[in-house]
Amino acid sequence: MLHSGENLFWEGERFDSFCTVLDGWLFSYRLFGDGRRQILNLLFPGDVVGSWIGEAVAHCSVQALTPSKLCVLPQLSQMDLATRFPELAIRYGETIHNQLVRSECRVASLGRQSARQRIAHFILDLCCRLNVSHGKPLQAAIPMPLTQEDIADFLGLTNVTVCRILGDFRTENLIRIAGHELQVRDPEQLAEICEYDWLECSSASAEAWI
Amino acid sequence: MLHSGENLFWEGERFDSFCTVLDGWLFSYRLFGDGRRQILNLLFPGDVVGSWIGEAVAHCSVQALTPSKLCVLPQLSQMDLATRFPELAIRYGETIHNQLVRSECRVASLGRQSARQRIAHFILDLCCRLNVSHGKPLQAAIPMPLTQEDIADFLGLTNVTVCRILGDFRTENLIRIAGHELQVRDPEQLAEICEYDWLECSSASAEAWI
DNA sequence: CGAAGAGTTGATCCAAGTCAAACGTTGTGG
DNA sequence: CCACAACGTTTGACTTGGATCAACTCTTCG
Repeated sequence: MLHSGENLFWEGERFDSFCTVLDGWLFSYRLFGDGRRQILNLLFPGDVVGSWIGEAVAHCSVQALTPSKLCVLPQLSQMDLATRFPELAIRYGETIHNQLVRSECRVASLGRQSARQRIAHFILDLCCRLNVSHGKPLQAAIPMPLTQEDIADFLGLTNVTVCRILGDFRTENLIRIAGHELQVRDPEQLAEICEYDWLECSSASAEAWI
Repeated sequence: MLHSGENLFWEGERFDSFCTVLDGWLFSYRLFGDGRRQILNLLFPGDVVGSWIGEAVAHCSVQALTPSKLCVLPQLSQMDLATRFPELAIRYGETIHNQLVRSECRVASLGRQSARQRIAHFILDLCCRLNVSHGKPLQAAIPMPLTQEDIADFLGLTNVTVCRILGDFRTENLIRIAGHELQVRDPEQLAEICEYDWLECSSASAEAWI
C-alpha cells in the first residue's frame, strides 16, 4: 500500500524487487538539477514496476498518484523464473514489450508534435488504456487525478500551455472536464489533430498476474 | 542482408518475425503526415527487432543505415520459446528491458532538455553503447554514418540547429569530427552539460544470440 | 473563515524553427 | 580525368510556438 504522493523508490536507489500494480495510479519520473521534472510513464493496474532481472540502480523514481496497492513478487533467479514459471516469463515479455511500444510512441510525440497534438494524443491514449481495454466506450468519463502541471511534466510542456490548450479543446467541444473527471466528446477530431491511429491500444490487466 | 537505405519493414505492415541484428546499423522511425520524421531508436548488433510475441502490425518502420546482416529466428510459439529455450526468453527480457530504459531516458531528454543538452546526451550515449560496452575507451573514435538531418530527426530538432551546436562543440574542443568519424575529447564536460550519469551504459552483444 | 493549492489570463521574451543562399564532398558517366 | 549532379554542411536573416513572469480567481479542506 502506498498513499498518494508517496514514493515506491527513488532514482539512483537500489531496487531489485519486481512488482505489479494491483490498484491505483502511479507514475515514474526523473528530476533534473534545476528542479525540472519529466514524467516517464503512467502505471496502471497490470503494469510491472522494476525489472525481473533486478536492475542494480533505478533509472527513475516511482510515486503513487492515488492510493495504490502493489504486489511484490518473490525475487527468483532468472533461471528459476523462466523454467519454473514460463507463463510468467511470457507475460513479463508481453508487458514490457507493450511498455516499450508505448514509450516509443511518446518519443515520436515529444520529438515531432506540437503542444496541441501532444495533448490530444495524451487524452486519446489515456482513454484507450483505461476505457477501451476494459470494454467501455471511448467516450466514457475517466478519472483524472493528474493536475495540469502533472500533464505538462508528462508532455514536456508547462502548466500554462496545458491550461490554454485544454481550454481550447473545451470550447471546441472536443472534451469536457468536470470535477476530477475527463470525458472525450469527439474522438474522431482529436485523432485527426494528432494523427492517432488506434494502434497503441494494447494494455494490461491486473488479474493476469494473480 | 540489407543495403543501406533499404527497409526491413514499414509501419502498419504485418511483421511477425523476430530478428536480431548481427552486423550493421539500423534505425526505427515514424513518419507524420506532413513528412516529418522521428527516429525512435538506433539498432546495433545484439539488439532485437520485432517482438517474440509477434505484433500484428508494426508500430514503426525499420531501415538499414549501413549494410546490415540480420538473423531471423524461427518463429516458435511463446510456450515453446519459454520452455524449450529458457535462456533465450531471459535474454529477450533483458534486451527489451534495456531498450525500455533507454527509450525512457530519451523521453526525459526530449521532454525537458535543451537542444545543446540533447546533443551532448546523444553523443555520450552513443559512445557508451559502442565503445564502453566493447571495452574500448570512451574517447575512441566511433563511426558516424548518420547525417546531421538523421541526428536532428533522432533528437526532435532541425538539421540547422544540429549543425550550429555541433559547430559549437567543436570550437569548444569537446568533440572532433573527421570524415565519417566522431571522437569525444571531453566526456566530463559533455556529461556536465546534459547531467549524464553513466547509468545508461548497458548494451547488448551480437554473440550472445548465436 | 482562511490558507494552500490548482486553474486562468495577459504581457513579454527567447530558443529553436524556417527560409534561403552559398559552399563542400562524393560519386558517376562521358 | 574532368564535369556536373546529388547530397550534405554551413551561415545569415527573420519568424514563431511555447516559456516565463506575474497577477488574479476558484476550489478544497482543516
